[in-house]
Amino acid sequence: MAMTVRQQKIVTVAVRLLAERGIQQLTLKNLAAELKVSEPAIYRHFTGKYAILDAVLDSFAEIAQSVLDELPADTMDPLTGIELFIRDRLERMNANPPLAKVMFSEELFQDDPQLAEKVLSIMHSHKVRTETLILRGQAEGKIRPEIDPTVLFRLIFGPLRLLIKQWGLSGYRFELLAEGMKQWRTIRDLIELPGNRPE
Amino acid sequence: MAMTVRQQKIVTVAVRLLAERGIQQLTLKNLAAELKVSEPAIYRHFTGKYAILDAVLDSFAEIAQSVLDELPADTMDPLTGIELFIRDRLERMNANPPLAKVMFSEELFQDDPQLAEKVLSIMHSHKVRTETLILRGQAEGKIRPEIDPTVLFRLIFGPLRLLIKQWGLSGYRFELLAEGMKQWRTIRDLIELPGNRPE
Amino acid sequence: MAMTVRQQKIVTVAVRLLAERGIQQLTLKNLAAELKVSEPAIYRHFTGKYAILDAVLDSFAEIAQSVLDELPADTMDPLTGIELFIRDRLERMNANPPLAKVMFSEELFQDDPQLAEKVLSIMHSHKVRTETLILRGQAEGKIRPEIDPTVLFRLIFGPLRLLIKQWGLSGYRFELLAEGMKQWRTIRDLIELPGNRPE
Amino acid sequence: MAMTVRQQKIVTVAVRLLAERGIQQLTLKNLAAELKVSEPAIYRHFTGKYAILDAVLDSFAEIAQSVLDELPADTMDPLTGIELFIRDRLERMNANPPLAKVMFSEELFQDDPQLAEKVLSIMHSHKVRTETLILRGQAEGKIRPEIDPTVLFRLIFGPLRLLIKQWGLSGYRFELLAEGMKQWRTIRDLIELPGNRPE
DNA sequence: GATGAATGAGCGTTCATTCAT
DNA sequence: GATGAATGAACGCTCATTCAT
Repeated sequence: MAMTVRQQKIVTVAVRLLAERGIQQLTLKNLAAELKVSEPAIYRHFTGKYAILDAVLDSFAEIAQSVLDELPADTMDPLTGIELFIRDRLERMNANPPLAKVMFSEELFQDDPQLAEKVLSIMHSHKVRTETLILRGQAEGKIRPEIDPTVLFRLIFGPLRLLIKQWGLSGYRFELLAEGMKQWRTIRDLIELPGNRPE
Repeated sequence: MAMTVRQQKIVTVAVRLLAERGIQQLTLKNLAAELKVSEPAIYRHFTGKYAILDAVLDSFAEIAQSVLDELPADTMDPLTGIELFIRDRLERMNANPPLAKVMFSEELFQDDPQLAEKVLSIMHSHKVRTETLILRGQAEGKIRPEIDPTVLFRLIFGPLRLLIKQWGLSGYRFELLAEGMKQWRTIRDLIELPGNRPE
Repeated sequence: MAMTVRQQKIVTVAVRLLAERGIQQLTLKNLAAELKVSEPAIYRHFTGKYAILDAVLDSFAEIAQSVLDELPADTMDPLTGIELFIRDRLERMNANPPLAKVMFSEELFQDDPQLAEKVLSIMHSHKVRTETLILRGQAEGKIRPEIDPTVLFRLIFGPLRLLIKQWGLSGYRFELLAEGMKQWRTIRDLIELPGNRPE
Repeated sequence: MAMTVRQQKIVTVAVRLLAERGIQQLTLKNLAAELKVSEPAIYRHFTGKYAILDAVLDSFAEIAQSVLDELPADTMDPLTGIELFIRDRLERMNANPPLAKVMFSEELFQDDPQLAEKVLSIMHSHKVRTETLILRGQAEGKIRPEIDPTVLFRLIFGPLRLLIKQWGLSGYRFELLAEGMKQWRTIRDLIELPGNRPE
């Protein structure tokens, strides 16, 4: 769990390689070259390639959940909660662009059944947490109750994912944060219960 | 352009391998095993692995555009056009599930610059065509005009992509077509200009 | 022995491929492409690659010996005989430049023991015939008798081979025939018995 | 430039394979078998096959030039210089017979344009250096001035090359050094200016 | 005479990993 | 902590050759 500095460095480089050059180029050779050490040196810090990919996924999971964990989930306004989550997401991608190219590429880990399972569980846990917010929003009369929560989830996060992917494919050529928040406000306006925003 | 029967068979198997086992397992050896021929036999039909991947992308492009091409783009009701496109997409995925796992995995082709470029161009052409429909919908007073068309594009296709991805990751465990159309109707109701629906 | 037109054509192309692109590129695929037929078609005319190389060597042997065979070996002036032979050689190379790059590359056939043996026997027979002329020249008082005939052989044909090799490597950029005859005259003057040329 | 012991060993074996079994059998598999390692092991020491062939050529170049470099080119008697060069050449071949089969087989490297170019440049530099000696010999009245220096070059080195080739093809069955020096003396006597040898 | 399709053997190369130092 | 050297397995690909048509 608690990673050494060296391990974190390796994971960071691995994510960058994954993003910039694809899975096929995420080899120990390239990793070692980027880290300016020999290949066997990496085995000091990880038991093998699988362990590195596992740590990469852990870092994704951490990113995905850190905000949600810190929110006072039970009391905070659900729409504000979702907004904070989205903003946090965008800011993290903005600060570490390679993530944008990689984080939603669940297929990349398809090779190993255990890693694929982990990907699913991360996605699932993320979905559960945000759907809780959505459900509470509907219960509290803040989100249109007639929309299926599952659809709502995809309505909120589908465009976000697509936006981030486009940002990555575009070579980070537009302002992710501004565009992302504009898009969120548009969606929020559409799914918010009329009359919710009296203030 | 005009592929032989054997070539089409190879492409089909390649897509399936890509979907089921990932790019790393899309090897000539596995391809040959699936086709029940030796590896060199494949070189009679394609000049190499690159050519196979290229043909796979061509088949994606064809799928993505066939409906849009057949629509009488200028006269048809834009929302109906989008709906037809979405339905066609869902039906094709339903008929060929491996596609669902692969078609939006643009990263898979990142390894080769030419293929990556092709992926971008397919995405772009798809975006241009649907945005044309969106713009006309706004001009004709059928779609909310205050929403940025680019955001509208992501609002429509982001959830669709996410749905298809979930379907693939779930092992095709829900009714893609029903769920997809339900989702589309929800989105349509949100983006449609009030008063457009005379009923 | 008696080759069909098609067989001769194949041998000619084989020699050209050998000269222009080296042994490694003398493949049935390249051969077939040059001949504008499919690969199996070649098996109509030769039993395999070995047979083709064998025929190539036969064509070399034929070239090397044709003049010597036609000379009235016993009566003709030996130095004139050698000169005719050299001139014939130069003219043949001039007329079919690829030969220049290939004909003295005995190593090329090293791969197959039988072909290597054939190369040696061609060289040997050529050596025997010309040494006969040399010996008679010495016996008739026309060539310096104090020089070892074997050395004389290398003195005459070593420079010729080197000249032809340089011509090939230079891309045929000088006048082979003129340069070759000039060189021969120089050598002839050196090995001729003083007093032999009173006329 | 500075090769490791392992690299030199590989080059030596490569030359031997080249000589004994030809370019077609100079495969990594055979190389590895001779070295008693696995094939990938070789990649620790050379980046690939091209690099090995390149090193082989470098070793040829070194052999060809080492003597000429050490000679006090400007002051030494030209004929003695040529003789030293020839003797050195013969001794090196004698000490490392595979060289005899390979060193003049310029065609072997024809497959790769860069290597072919290197072969030419080695030949050229060798020619330039020896022709300098020849020209000085003519200027100093020690070599017949009426003979074209280019012809003289071929007159000296053509027989030498042919001798070495015959030695290799014969399976090293005669005394290369003795035969070579005898041949050189014969040639020297022919090209030396009468009166140069007062003894 | 010729072809399309196929094949076993072999090619140069890269992979993740191990081990002695 | 780190390295140089090595390895078995696998990669994409080309070879000469065969065979049914």
